[in-house]
Amino acid sequence: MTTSPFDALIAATTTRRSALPHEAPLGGAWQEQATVGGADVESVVAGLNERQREAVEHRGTPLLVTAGAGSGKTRVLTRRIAHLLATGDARASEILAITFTNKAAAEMRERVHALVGPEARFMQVSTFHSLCVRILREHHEAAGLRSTFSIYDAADSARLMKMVADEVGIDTKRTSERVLCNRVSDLKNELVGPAEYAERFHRDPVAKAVAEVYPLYQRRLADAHAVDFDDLIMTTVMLLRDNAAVAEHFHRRFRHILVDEYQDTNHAQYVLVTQLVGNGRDGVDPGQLTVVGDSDQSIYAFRGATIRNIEQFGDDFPGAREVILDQNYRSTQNILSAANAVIGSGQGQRSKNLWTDQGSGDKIVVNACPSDRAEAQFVGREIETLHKQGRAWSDFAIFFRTNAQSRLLEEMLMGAGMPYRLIGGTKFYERKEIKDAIAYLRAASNPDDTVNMRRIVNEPRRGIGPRALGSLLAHADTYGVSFGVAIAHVWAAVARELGQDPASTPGELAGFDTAQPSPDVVGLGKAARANLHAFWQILIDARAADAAGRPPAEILDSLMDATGYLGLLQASDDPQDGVRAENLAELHAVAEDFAIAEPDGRLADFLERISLVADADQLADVDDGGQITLMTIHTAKGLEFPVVFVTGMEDGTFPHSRSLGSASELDEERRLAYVAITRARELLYLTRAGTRTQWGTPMELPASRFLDALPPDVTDVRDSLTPTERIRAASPSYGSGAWGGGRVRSRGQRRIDRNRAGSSTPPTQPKTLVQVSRGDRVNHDTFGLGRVVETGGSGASTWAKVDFGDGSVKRLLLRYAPMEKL
DNA sequence: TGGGTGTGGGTTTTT
DNA sequence: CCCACACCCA
Repeated sequence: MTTSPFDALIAATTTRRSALPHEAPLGGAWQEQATVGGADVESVVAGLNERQREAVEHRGTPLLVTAGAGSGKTRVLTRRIAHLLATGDARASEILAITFTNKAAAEMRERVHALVGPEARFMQVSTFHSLCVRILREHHEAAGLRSTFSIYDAADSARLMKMVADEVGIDTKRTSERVLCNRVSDLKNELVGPAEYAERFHRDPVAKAVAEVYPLYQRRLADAHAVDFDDLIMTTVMLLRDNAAVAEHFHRRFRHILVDEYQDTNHAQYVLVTQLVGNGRDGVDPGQLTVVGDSDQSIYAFRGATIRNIEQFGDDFPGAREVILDQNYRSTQNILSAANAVIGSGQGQRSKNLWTDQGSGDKIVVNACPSDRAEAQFVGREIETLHKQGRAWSDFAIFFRTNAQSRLLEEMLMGAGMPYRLIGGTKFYERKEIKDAIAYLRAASNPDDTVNMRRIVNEPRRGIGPRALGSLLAHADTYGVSFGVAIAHVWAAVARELGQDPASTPGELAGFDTAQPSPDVVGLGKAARANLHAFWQILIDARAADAAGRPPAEILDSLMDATGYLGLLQASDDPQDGVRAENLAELHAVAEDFAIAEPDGRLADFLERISLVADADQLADVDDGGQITLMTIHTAKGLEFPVVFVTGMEDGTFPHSRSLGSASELDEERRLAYVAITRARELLYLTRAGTRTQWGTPMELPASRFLDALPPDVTDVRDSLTPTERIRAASPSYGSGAWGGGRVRSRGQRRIDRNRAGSSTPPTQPKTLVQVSRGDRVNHDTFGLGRVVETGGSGASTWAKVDFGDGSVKRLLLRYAPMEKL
């Protein structure tokens, strides 16, 4: 019974095990056995510097490799694995390597394969999340899950959270489901369960709401046989904690555990790593742990990542050895000096000392452009010039802080006819038609998946409005069944009316025990009942096809056909719908690719695969025959390009406005800048725009503080000021009068009047505060609606006490408060 | 029930 | 600016 790829893998490695000649204990005596699977020990360490070699050859104690950007981190990891295999110190099946993206995992597998040959495929190389899915599917009973549990992405979670908030009467206008989801996510990353959180004392109204919503949210997930992203980790931790036999199984199985990007691990992931390594108390010696990371590249604190894990590694794993790699093989010295300076200007950062022996190279080009449009054009012109000088399109990368910035750049490239690819942005799997199609597959795979069932029950329209929905929900509530099973009950009742016997359909397909009589749903119209019957029959047919071993692509096709979803798109005159149909064809192609990669893969396996894809993974499957790459800095991490443009170097864009009020968040932005700079191999451009259009309104933004940190001798400043700034510098009194008084955006930035922007009399006031006085009504990004009860202070330290209801009165600095006057 | 219109809210970054 | 939702009408 090998249904999951994981099972298949285990079966394969077991066979392999007995076939291997050396059923030997680990140890140095096997060093002589120089070749296993095609690699010899010397070639594996060839070309490494002394420190890298040390990290590759180390044995026995836990190992921390502190690897600066471009210092050969991936090289060390892959060579270390190859070395373990080549020396016979480990078999491939005993190796577990954990990365953050599927792309990184694929790359690692590929590189090890190139070094050691086919044996590489017996290694387990996974992301944290896919590893956990596999563990949970393999041990779903011990984890209290059904084998076909659904995995909810952020959008699904938000939908469910909205239902839960509505149910307990929390106003999602005041506290959005997004905020609630984030708070719950934070708790899960800290391994704080709903019961534990509810016991705590909560003063803050948001925390109170979270305490109320969290248990019910978990309850609803369990009812739907679903887990969210954070549950994947937390549930696995609980499983390994509470189930010694399962834990021991993995201790025996994984003797070498290697973790990439360790600075990005959160608390839950850290605990998972310690659990996988083991403590020897179950009679299995702890596994050998290797972690690789760079605390200066920690850019996921907002997601719970903590550099504590890398900083305390020595305390967590006594006797650990640290190897520091700081020789850079990627960039010129000028680029490294810039990176060192930017990271060194931070508050909490240790000074950085990346170095290279490759020479200083070209200077870093810094340019201030009048507007975001002009900035895009500048980038375009530079690329064109360099391309004419012989650089390939694929040499170029353009980075930005937020996805919203990409549109203008795309327009420019498209207009100029330059080939490009955009990574991320409006993600494929977030498109409505794709989410709908996947919701159908999920609903077929898991009849109790309420979120997805509700999504599609009236999509395309089949006359199930709020009233019919209410009847179904009431039925589900009364009989303690899921929303899907309520529909199944309608299906059974209608079938009986038609003279058919529901019991002739097996319960696994119908979603409930058809041998038992089922209650009918009251309050539905005749048409609604007929439509629900047809709807459920379509899902039953899909389940039957899956059970019969039909490939996911075929199931997808029949669902899109039978529901009329595809037909409606094709019949529509809206050109948008044509694109949607094409996107569905694209999803079909994904499913076919899957069938080729996993011929025995069933629907649940396909869903598992597509639930865990990330933006960065797109990079792997694009055959780039020469395109400029556009992406956010976050997705650029781990990559390198000969020529890099970092755009939007403005305070408020990068660093992002939401980080300006907090030193720790500013430090994270600084590390992000460090990551951006260190992606460049030869040429680096840092550009900014004097005005940037946000939400359709041009905003004036000052130069990024990160530009100030650059050493003058490594930069080639084309323009340091925008034309507007130059005029202002020449006549200080110019335009200093009070201006405007409209809605002040949450950034302390000035809004520019549409009619005046670009005219000869632009506004110049650098910053205005929200003007509020007692009794004013305000809206705060986090706390919601409130009323000002007191004000005080002056200038930059003007504050207001605001009553947000729920008995919470907050004292806020107007300069930073993300708040507007109503 | 569905479709149309108006309003209000929202964007960091992602597995 | 764009989307989701609420409310209103047919």
